Amino acid sequence: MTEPTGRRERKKAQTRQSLADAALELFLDRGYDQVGVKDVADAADVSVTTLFKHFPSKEALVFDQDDDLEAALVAAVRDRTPGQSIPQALRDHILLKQTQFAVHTTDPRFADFTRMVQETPALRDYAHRMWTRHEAALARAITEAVGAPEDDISCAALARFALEARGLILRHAEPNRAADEAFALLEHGWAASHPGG
Amino acid sequence: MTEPTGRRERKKAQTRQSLADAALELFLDRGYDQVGVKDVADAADVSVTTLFKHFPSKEALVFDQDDDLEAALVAAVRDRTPGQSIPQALRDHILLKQTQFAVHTTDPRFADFTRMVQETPALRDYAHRMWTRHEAALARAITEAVGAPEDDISCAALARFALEARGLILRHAEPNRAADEAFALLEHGWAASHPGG
DNA sequence: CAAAATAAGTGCAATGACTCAACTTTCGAA
DNA sequence: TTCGAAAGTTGAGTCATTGCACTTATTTTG
Repeated sequence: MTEPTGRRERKKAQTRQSLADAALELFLDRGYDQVGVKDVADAADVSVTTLFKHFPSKEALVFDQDDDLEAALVAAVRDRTPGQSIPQALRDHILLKQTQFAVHTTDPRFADFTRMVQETPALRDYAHRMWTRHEAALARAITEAVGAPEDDISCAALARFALEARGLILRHAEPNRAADEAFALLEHGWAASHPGG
Repeated sequence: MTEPTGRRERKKAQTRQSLADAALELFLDRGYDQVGVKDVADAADVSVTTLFKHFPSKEALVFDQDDDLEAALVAAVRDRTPGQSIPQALRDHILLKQTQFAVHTTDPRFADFTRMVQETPALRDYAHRMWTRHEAALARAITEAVGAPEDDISCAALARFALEARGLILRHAEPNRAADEAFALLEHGWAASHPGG
């Protein structure tokens, strides 16, 4: 058990990668709704059943694991530079991660990819679900950072609003400005109820 | 053409109602995912094809038309009592409409209904989509009320956050307190950037 | 009023995402 | 080297949703 790299796991990862690659290729080419799951499976030369052993849904073919996303979010609050407010820390973190959320960041057709996600309802919703999945964890991180009771509502509200702000930022031409204005609202509101934070 | 009440339209409305009733009954009884569209159609004694002529999807069987929802939201901002802030007006409106959003408000099993919606992902998502569908209209109403440019970001942010606050309010035991705290955040943040509003 | 347009409703077949139940192949570990 | 678990396959099946051709009832109109 030195390294978890048996031939088996390598082949599995390879199959998975083939599927993701084939899917991205086809989706960008013909459009998400114009490509069937069977097309993807055929292109990757596996059966449809195998495809669903690797990805839980058609939408999941497009997005990568976000296992570390929650940890990063929590860390952004917990380990923020001293003196920085929680809304500020979240603003920075979201602006930073905004481009890293999608799978194939290295793909040259990244702009096409982003546009496709925003224009395809199924993908847009899925991305939103994946992103807001960690709202509870973020809320808990905030309550801990500020010493509030576990079920404090303003902390839960800040968590939700901060995550929802991402959608506003993504669709505006000037992400930085959008982030500034959206988070300024949260910043001031937060400062009013949490003078010490 | 005195009243728009021909026999045809009456029968149509009746069929629609039968479907909604049968669906609610079955869903509450067995659970949304344990009931097929065919079961609902059979219970209402119509064909599946007919069901989909009346409702665009299985989820839509559970929720009523929300044609006036957008208008009410816009009016809540436009016609708020003088001196009241926009966040306050939205807080009041959301607390008021919170119970009226679902179809069968008069049904005695209303609590069961709400719980079911919150516990069934498909329904939870659909309700959220229906509710946030008018975000753009709300944002426009806010920009107009405050005289900001059409694409003002803080107005768009307030619109989104206010609508998202509903989810927070719904899941807490004390809706009024939850609404107070969540909207206090928006209230202070909004006051900071819009002193005159 | 008769006939022609209109709309509700039906049955059936098909698509597309997803699941399930066997079965085969291929590694990895003892 | 043998044995079991994991990867993969095949094929049938479920479920929501749509399209098509058809019947039936109700309007509308000439």
